[in-house]
Amino acid sequence: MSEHPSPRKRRKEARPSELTAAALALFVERGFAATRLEDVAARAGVSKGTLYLYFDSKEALFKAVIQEGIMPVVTEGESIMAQHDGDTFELLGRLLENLWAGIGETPFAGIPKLMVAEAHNFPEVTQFYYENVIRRGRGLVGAALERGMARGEFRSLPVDTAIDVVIAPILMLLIWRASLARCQGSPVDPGEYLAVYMDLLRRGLQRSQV
Amino acid sequence: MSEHPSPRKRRKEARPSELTAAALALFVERGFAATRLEDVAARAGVSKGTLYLYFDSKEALFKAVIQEGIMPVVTEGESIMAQHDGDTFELLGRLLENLWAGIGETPFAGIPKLMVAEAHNFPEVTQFYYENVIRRGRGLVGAALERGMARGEFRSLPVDTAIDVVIAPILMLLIWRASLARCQGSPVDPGEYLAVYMDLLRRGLQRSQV
Amino acid sequence: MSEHPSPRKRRKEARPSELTAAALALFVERGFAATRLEDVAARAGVSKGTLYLYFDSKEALFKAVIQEGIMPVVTEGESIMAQHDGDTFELLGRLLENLWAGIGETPFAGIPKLMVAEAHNFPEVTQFYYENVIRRGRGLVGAALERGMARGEFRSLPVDTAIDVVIAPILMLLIWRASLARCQGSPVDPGEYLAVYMDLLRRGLQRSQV
Amino acid sequence: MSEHPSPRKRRKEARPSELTAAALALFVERGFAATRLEDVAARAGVSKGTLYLYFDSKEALFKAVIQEGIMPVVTEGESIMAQHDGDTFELLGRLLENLWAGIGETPFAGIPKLMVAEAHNFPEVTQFYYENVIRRGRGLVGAALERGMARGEFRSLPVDTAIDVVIAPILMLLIWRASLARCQGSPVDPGEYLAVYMDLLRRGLQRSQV
DNA sequence: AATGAATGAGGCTTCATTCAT
DNA sequence: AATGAATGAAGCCTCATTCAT
Repeated sequence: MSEHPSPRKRRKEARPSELTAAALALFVERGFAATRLEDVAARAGVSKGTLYLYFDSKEALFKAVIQEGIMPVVTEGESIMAQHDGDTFELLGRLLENLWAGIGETPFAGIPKLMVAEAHNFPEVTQFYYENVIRRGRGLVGAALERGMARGEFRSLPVDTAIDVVIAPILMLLIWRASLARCQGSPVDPGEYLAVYMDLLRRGLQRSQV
Repeated sequence: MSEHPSPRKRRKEARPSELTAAALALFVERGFAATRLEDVAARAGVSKGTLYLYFDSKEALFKAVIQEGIMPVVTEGESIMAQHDGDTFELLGRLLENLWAGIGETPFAGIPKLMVAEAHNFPEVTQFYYENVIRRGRGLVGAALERGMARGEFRSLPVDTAIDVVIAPILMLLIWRASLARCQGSPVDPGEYLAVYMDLLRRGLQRSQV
Repeated sequence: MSEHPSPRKRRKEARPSELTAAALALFVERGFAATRLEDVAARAGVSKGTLYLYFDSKEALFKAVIQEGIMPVVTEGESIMAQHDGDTFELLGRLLENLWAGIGETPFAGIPKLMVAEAHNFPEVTQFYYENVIRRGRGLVGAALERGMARGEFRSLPVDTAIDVVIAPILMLLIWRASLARCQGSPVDPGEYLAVYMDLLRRGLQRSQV
Repeated sequence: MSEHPSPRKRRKEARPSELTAAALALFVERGFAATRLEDVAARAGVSKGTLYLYFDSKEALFKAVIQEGIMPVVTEGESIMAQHDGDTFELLGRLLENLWAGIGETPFAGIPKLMVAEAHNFPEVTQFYYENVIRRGRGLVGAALERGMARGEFRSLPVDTAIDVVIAPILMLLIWRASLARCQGSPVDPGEYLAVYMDLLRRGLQRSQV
C-alpha cells in the first residue's frame, strides 16, 4: 500500500500538473486572453469547475504554468557548469545539449514564446521569470564566456552584450517552432540548425590564430 | 486652393494610418485579444464608432496593421542587393543598416513580436506575412550567402539552414525589445548588440585562412 | 415660369413623398426596427443627413408613412357610399373596387401589414390609424350592411361583428401579399380570390329566399 | 427516487420551453428586432447569459419559438379529418374548434402575426413554417372542400383559391387580436365573430337549393 | 439644401467565476 | 472531490443622430 498509493490519490496529486500541461499547450497556441478555461478543462478531461479547485483564477493558472516550467533546467545547467573541466566551447555545447533535452523537445519549449507574448500583461510573472530563468541563464552563459576568455580560448568580448547575442539563436529557434513554423511550412531541422549555429559560434568566438 | 484640399478630406485620407498606428502600438503591447478597440480609438483620438468607418472588424484592423507594416523595407533590401558591387559581408552590413533604419527604430519594430504571438489565431494573415515578408527576406539573405560562397569569401554552408541562423539574432533583438526589455531592466544597447553580432558573424562566415 | 416651377423647386417639394415611399417599402419588407435609415436614404437616392431635413427622427418618418398612406381612399369610399343608389351588394362591390384600385395595387398595400406588426410599438400612430382609417372604414362597411338589412336585401346580422368578418378576407389578402407570399411561392391571384370571396359573401349575406 | 429526479435536472429540461414562451410573448408584442434578449431573460426569470446555454443566438431562439409552436394542432386536425364521418360542414366546424382550443386561446395565437411580420427577415424559418404549417393546413381545408363538393353538399368552387378565402377570417382574427386589438379598444368577441363567420360560410358554400 | 464623417448609446454575445448538488 | 448550470461584467459592433463643410 505504501508502495502503491491509491489511484485516486495518485490522480489527485497529479491533477495540478495535468491541468498546467493542458493550459500550457493552449496558452502557447492561442495566447492567454484567447484561451478559454473551458477548453483547458476539456483538454485535461475535467470540468470547468474543477480548475477552480486547484487554481484561484485564470491568472493564477498562468503563473503556475510559467513557474513549473523551466527552472529545473537552469539548475542542471549550473551544476554542469560547476563540474565542467576542460575546453570551454565544449562546455557551451553541453549546456546546449542539456537545454535542448530538458526544454527543446518538451512541451516547455513553448514557454519563451508565451512569455514574450504576455510579458506586458503580467508584470509580476515577468519579474519572476526574469529573476529565476533569464538572470540565471544569462549568468551561466556569461560565466562560460568569461571562463573562455580567461583561459585564452575566446577572444575578448563585451560580455554583457555577447551573452544576448549568443543566446538569441537558441531562443529564436524555440520561439519560431512554437509560432509560425507550426502554421506555415518552413519546418526547420533543429539538429542542423543547432549544428550550423554552434559551428558559427565556435569560429566567431575563437581567439584569432596568429 | 489646390494647396488646401478641405481639412475634412485631408483628415479622411490620413485616418486609416493614424488608426493602424494606434492599433499597432496596443496590439504589440497587449496582444490582439487583450486590446480593446475603445483604447485603440482613444489613442488615435477618435470615438469607437469611427474605427468602423475604416475597418470592418477588429480582425480587419489587425490585417491592415500587418500589411501596411513592413513590405517597403523588403523591397528596399532587394534593390540594395541588386545594386551592390564588391565585398559580400559589406552587403550584409548594408542590408542590416537598411533594416534597422526602416524597422528597428520605428513603431514597426513590434510587428515580429506581434506575428509570433498571433500566428496561430490568424492563419490567413500569417500566410500573407509569410509570403510577402519572410519568404522574400529569406531570399535576400540566402542570395547574399550564396554570393559570398561563390566569390570565395564565405566558407561552404548549408544555405537554407544558415539563413535562419543568420537572421535569428536580428529578429530576436526586435522581439526582445518589444517584450521583456520593456518591462524589466535589461535595456540592451542595440548598437553594441548589432556590432558584436556582426563581428561574430564575419568571423563565423569567413573562409578559413590558409 | 409659373407653369414650370424650377426643377429644383419641384424636386424639393417632391422630396418628402419620395422619402416616405422609400421608407414604406423598406418598413413593410423588414419591419421598422430592422430598417436602417441609411438604406431608406439610399433607396431614395439621397444621403443619410438629408432625411433629417424633412423628418425629425425615424419615428417621425414612420408616422408620416402611415399618415400619407391611406386616408384618401377612405374619403373616396365615403363619397361613393353617399352617391350610391340601388342594390346594396353592388355598393359593396364598388367600395371594394375602389379600395383595390387605390391601395391593393399600389405600394400602400403594405400598410396594413406594417400597422399590424408595429401597432404595439407606436401607440400614438396606432391611435391615429385607428381613428382615421379603421373607424371610418368600419363605419362604411357598417353603414352598407345596415342599408342592405333595411332594404331587405341582407338577412339580419349583428352588425358590429359582421363588419370585422366582412373586412377580414380583404385585409388578409393585403397582408398575405406583403409577407409570406413574397418569399414563398403561393402566389394567390387577387382577381380570382376577390371574385370567390364576393361570391361567398353575396350568398352568405343574402336573405333566405322563401 | 425515481419519482424525484434532481430539481436541477427537472429545471434544466423545463428551461427551453420556459424561455421560448417568454420569447414568444415579447416577439409577438414588439417584433423580433425590437425585443431585447435581456427582457426575454427577465421575463423567464433568468439572466441574460442563461439564454445562451440553450440557444446559440437570438435567431436560433426565434426558430425554436416558431418550430415548437403550432405543428401539434395541424397533426390533430389531420387526425380529426381522417376519422370524420358524415356532414362536411360539421367537419369544418370541428377543425375550427380544435384550432381554436389548441391555438386561439393559447399564447401560440400570436405566431401568425409574428410570422407575417418577420417572414422576409427569416427566409429559412419561413420556409419551414410554410412546409410544416401552411401547406398542411391548406391541405386539410382543401380536402374538406373537395369532400363537400364530392358529396354534393357544397357548390362547385375553384378549390385552390377557396382555401385561402376560407382560412382568411380565422387567420385575421388571430392576427387582429395579437396586434391592434391589444392597443385600441375594439375588443372583438371571438365567439360571436366565429359564429357569424361560420354562418356566413355555411350559407356561402351551400349548394343552391333547387 | 445637401453631404457624409463622426459620435456614443445600446444590444448581442462571450466567458471567467460561483455555487448548489 | 467533482460537476455544470447559472451569472453578469465586459467587449465587439450597429446605427440613429448630429454638425462642420
